[in-house]
Amino acid sequence: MAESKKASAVEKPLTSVMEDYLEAIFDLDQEKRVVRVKDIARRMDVKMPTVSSMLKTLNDRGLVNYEKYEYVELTKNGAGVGKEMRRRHEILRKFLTEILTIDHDVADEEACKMEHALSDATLDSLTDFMEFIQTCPRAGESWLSLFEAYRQGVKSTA
Amino acid sequence: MAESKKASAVEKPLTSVMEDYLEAIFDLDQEKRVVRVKDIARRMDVKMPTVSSMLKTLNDRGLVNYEKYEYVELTKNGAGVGKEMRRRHEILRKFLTEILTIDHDVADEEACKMEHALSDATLDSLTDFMEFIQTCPRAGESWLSLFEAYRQGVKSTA
DNA sequence: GATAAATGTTTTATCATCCTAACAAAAAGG
DNA sequence: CCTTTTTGTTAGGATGATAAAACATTTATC
Repeated sequence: MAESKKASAVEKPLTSVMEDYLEAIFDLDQEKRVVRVKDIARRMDVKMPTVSSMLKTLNDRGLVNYEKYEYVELTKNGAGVGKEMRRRHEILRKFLTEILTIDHDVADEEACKMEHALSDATLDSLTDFMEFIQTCPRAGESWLSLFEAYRQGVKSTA
Repeated sequence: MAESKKASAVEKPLTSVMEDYLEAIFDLDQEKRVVRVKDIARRMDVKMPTVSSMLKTLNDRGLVNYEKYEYVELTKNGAGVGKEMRRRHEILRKFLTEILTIDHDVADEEACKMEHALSDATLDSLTDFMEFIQTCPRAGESWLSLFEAYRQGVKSTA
């Protein structure tokens, strides 16, 4: 009978969708005075009833403080998750746009999916990697433009 | 009025889970003489009834040919999807293990999730990127060992 | 402050994925 | 062959995420 987490019951892991909601709420919180169901619905591209029921879930899980018809507030815990997802999102978006030169909107979508998939170790390594690339130009020339040139070559000789 | 179904009825996109099953079946097909429900269950880490019902779904979608109690066979279509997922998986696994030096098992898990998330454009760019890195050593020294050295520095001075 | 508009909730349903339990067929092995 | 073991299916249910329709509350506007 192992697995004694805190003092609480089992503590199921968050789903990716829950993480997305927390990230969305975290962002909205920084953008607007107050966060409303409607805003979350628009951001998440779902209908309001979906948000309503998710807020109930997140409330039960201690990730938001929400009483019906009131504004939405993240708990410390929920804000932590939201912020971490935001951080991950940024790292991935940056890799996709700055290194792989993927279109911004596409990068955003893909970062949004990948942010749930990658371990801390992978994120850390990716972070170091980008830093390395951007601080180690090769012989005067920017490393990234060498890659661009290489890609041109690949494409035209394919 | 009703959605004629046979010849082209909107063609809903596959779910990630379906893609995973097709990839698993594709792999098993190359590893063994025949593919059985039990093998798929083990590979996917689900119970046999789950496989049974998924095979029904995939059969209806024209992705496998399956009659109960028989062996599982991919249709041309299904094999195409399976192979593509395999290809994507390999690209991502390679990036994670060879560039980011992530542990093989972790890389496998993460590749498995990312393979559904990334567009063709991103995969292509990533492919070119790895090729570039591995064919453009910097001034005699291998580029990757420079990155390794850089990481060591980052870690020790952090 | 009454009424209209906007916002939010409840109820009910769907879909996808998975499970357990009970049953059924096929294969193995005397 | 007949019996046991292995493999597979069916039935029925759980869960998580979603939506449409109907209803409720809050806010804005006259």
